[in-house]
Amino acid sequence: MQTDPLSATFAALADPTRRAILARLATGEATVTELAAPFSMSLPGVSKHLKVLEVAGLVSKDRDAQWRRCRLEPAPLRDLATWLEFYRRFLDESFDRLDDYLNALQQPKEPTDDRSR
Amino acid sequence: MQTDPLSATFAALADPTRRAILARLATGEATVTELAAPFSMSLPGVSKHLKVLEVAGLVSKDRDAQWRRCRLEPAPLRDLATWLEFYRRFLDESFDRLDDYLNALQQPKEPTDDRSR
DNA sequence: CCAGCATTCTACCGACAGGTTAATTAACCG
DNA sequence: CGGTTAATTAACCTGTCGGTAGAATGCTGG
Repeated sequence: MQTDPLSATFAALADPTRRAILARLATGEATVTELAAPFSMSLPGVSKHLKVLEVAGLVSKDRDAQWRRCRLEPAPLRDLATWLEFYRRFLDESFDRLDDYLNALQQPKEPTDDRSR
Repeated sequence: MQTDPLSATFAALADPTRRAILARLATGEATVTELAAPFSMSLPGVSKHLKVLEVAGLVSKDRDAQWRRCRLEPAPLRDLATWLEFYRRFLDESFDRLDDYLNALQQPKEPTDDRSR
């Protein structure tokens, strides 16, 4: 894995188990065993996934007696939104051209990929 | 790599080389050698990265004589934006609570260095 | 102090990612 | 046809990932 934070964030999100954990944490804090409950996976396995999320800064843990309360951290997701914002114009443009594209999709030949405007 | 499309998208984006390729393609089409030029990496290496992006649906290629014109495809990035939209409320909420959070940040915790307002 | 619970650490495994070089395909041009 | 260019495929190496099992750590409550 790379060392840059954005790569760590993307890599952490490239796993459905970890995304499910995040989705659960978006509804509120939870302990490790609570988070592990929905999965047919050993507890150390879930703990490893949490570690990945933690290293990526997506999740933080507070010690509470023998429990760890896991919490979703917003910063990396905001950085991701910022990264995605760079492509916003492109996405909107291609969205506007979607109708034209679909209309021109009659023959499987050269579609209107002309960006000369 | 998982088989679900979102995981493939995240995994494809979890590499700075591939993100740089995408950023380049956001400015317009390019051939493989053009894309490879900025990197100190062998051509097959770049070709492999492109293959990952292509399998994830982020890039498509058109044959043009002996060249392949690579093009950025918007659909996966839009799916990513949709996924991120789910966390929008959480991000906005925690953004609103940021001041309170920073005030309560007496204990030596990792400062969420988001000073973006 | 001891028993028990929550969690992590260590060690290990198979599979895959990321990179290389060498060989191959495919198209152009003379 | 033969040579050149563009790009991929093949084979290989190394490191990391996702998962397991088992031991260790740390806290709580009697």
